[in-house]
Amino acid sequence: MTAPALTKNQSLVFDVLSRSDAPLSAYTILDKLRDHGFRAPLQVYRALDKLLERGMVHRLESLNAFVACAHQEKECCGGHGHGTVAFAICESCGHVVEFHDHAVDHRLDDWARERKFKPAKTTIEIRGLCEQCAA
Amino acid sequence: MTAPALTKNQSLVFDVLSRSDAPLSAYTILDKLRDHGFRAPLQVYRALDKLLERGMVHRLESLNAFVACAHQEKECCGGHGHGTVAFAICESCGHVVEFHDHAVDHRLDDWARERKFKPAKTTIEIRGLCEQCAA
DNA sequence: TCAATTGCGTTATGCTATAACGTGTGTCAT
DNA sequence: ATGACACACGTTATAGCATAACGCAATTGA
Repeated sequence: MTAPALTKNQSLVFDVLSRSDAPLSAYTILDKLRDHGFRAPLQVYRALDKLLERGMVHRLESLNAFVACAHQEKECCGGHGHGTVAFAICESCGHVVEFHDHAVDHRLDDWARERKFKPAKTTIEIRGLCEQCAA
Repeated sequence: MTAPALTKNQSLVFDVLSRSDAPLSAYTILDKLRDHGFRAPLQVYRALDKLLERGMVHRLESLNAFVACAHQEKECCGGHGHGTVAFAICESCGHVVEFHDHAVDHRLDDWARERKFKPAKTTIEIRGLCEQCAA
């Protein structure tokens, strides 16, 4: 059950996100890929959908933007696609730190179980100022 | 330092949200208030901004929608505007449950303190199926 | 009185995301 | 082989979310 190789468009989008040190909107990605033949938002959104499915990319709901997953394929919690991811987003420099916290995950799982709520996807985003920018 | 009374537009928007049992987008609110003289999105967004400032309304980042705060002015954690709020959102029926969890808050606070990150606003949203809809 | 602040209304615009159509390609059971 | 299917792709158009920029009116306070 090895995942199929990325298509050309998926690779291009993933590369752009990987090289960026801040989240990018779909339209910013589009602009960066015009030289590679991208003409329409859908080309970006379709690639993003697949990358999100694989857990190779995350969506930041509070920014309507996307980042490459900070972890490698086989790392930590089983690699891409497992566990809840949390983000600390600096509102000054735009830098994003991705992290996992099992205690938080457990706590939210417990809350859900008690209420028989079936979680599909959990979003945790802390917006604020990073150490550099808070100084 | 009592907060000033709500203006007419702010009251109208808050009432619409209070009466709804699911989150509403700004444009849906606009439609519901056309009979009261609302003509443009900005009238809604400006009212929402003030209501968000007061903590009387919350924004659901993963839905681009808004809900009235589930708690009363002087309740629990100091009432509106204190502590981090979390949401469980049913993707089937649209119902939203607002809750606070101090353990989660602490854990995220600790994470931030260790990294000298200064949180401004934290978003926690669990999307899934409520007990009714999961059956 | 004058300046500053705040809310309001309007028009226009920009950003984010998806619908709906058709094309080409590969797989695979028949 | 052939037909059915799944999937990626490209294009045009449209829907949905949010703000910029202008001007007016009312309020406050030095």
